[in-house]
Order: sequence, then structure tokens, then C-alpha cells
Amino acid sequence: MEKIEYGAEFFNPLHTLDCGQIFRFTPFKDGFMVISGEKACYLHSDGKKTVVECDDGDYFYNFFDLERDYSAIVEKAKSYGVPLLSRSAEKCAGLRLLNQRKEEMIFSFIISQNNNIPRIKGIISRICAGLGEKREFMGMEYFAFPSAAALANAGAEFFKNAGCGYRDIFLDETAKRIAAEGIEKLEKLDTYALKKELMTYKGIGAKVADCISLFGFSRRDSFPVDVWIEKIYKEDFGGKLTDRNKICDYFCGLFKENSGYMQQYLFYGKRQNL
DNA sequence: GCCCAGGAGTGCA
DNA sequence: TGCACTCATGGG
Repeated sequence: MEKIEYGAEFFNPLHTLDCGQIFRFTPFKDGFMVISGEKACYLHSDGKKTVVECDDGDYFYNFFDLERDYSAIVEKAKSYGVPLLSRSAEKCAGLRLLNQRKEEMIFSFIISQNNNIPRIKGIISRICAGLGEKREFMGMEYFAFPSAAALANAGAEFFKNAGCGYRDIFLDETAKRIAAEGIEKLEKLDTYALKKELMTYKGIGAKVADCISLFGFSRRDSFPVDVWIEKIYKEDFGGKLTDRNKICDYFCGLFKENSGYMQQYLFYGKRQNL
């Protein structure tokens, strides 16, 4: 078992897990069990130090983005003079952007469309239990995220039964395509081209593509625009645009390479009523 | 019964 | 290109 310790000021488990970027975590002992792909870790904090316990320290060091200095990002957030953003960055300074698995993000965010977070978590959990390899960590059983091949062989009916609703065919088609083509060619694309290419998959539109780009491909110049961001745009930025694509362009132009971080502060802060 | 949820595909002008 | 309509499902 490996153990990583990090100052809690810029690594808060709850804020990092609860901000909508990840769907596979559960309360465990004094913290959380966090699952990514086929790997698991135990994440907990005493308010001074945050600790990651796992079998693959290198993986989770990168997963939790621990190489990056978040004090600079928090300061950047406060520099825009937007009250919501300043408050959120101040109170959620321990929110870190995760570097997650690409395929897992693709399927997870297809499920997320027109859906709510508790239900998304349930659906993903059932898909993993049905198709993922069974594993164990610290005495707890969990399931790996299924391979594209397993997802492709499951059939649309499986996704329907998992509670996906009308998204069943999107998942089935995307799984078959990824099982056949792989996703290697996506990795070479710049952020704009990546978004366009992701949108050629069934069930992936602009917002879902931006989430996959941000959380799965670590493209921090992405800024997903959903119903909450629309609300923030109107209420906290005094914006007049209604087209989501134009709202996205507005924020990307404002925040540039820090768009993704700012988006999470705004999204989480608004939802937490900060 | 209604409305909403980290929206996207389709058809038609 | 723009825009209305529709798409399962569960919770409030």
C-alpha cells in the first residue's frame, strides 16, 4: 500500500469529488473510496493533511493533479473581480481538477445529458457491476469500468435495463465505434479539433464534448456550458446572450487556458449557494 | 399531474 | 442556419 500526503488547504476531498466531475466514489471509513478505470484509492483528510492510500501512487498522483500549484489558480480566480468566482475560489481552494480516463469520461458524460447527478451515478454503477471486472480494495468489493469491447458486446437492451432511457442507443453506437476504432487519434488533436471530432459521436454535443475534453483529455482551456452556467452567465456576469455556443466563446475568451478551473469554481460555488 | 436534471438528435422552414 | 419538438427516468 502506498500513501501520498498533501496539504489540505489545496486538496479537499469533498470539494474535489462533489463538484460534478466524477461519478464513481462512495463514503468509506473516514473519507471516500474513489474509483477510476480499474483502480481504487482511499481518500481522506483531517483538515490539515489530505491522504491518498492506494496500490498505484504514480497513477493517483497524476489523477488528483498533485503536480500543479493551485495557489496560483486560486489567486487568478480572485483577480477577475467577479464576486461569485472570488468567493468560490476562496472557500473551495481545495477543489482540484481530476485527470480521468478518456473512455470512462466519454460514456459517463453521454449518460449525463438531460439527467441529474445522483441518477447518473446510479446508472454508471449498474453498468460497471454488470460488465466490469470484479476487484477488491481494502476489503471492499468494487467493479472496474468496463472495456469498450465489453460495452460494445452488451447491446442496447443492457443499457436500457441499467436505466439509461433513450440514451441506450447512443451508448451502444459509441461503444461499437470505439471498440472498432480506438480513441488514439483523438489524443493528437488540439482542443478545438478534439471537440469537433467528439461531436461526431452519437449522443455527444457541445457541452458533453467540453466535459470529456476537460476531465478526460485534461484540456483546461475547455469551458462546458450547461443550465447552471447559463444561469451564472445571466445573474453573475450580466450577460445577454442566449446561444450556448456564444456563451462558451465568451467565457473561453475571458479565462483562456484557465477556463476549466474557473468553470468548476463557478459551477460548484453556484450549486453550493456561495 | 407538473417541472427539472451538468442536452442532443431530428425535421422543417 | 435557426428553432421547436421530442427523447426515458426518477425525485421534488
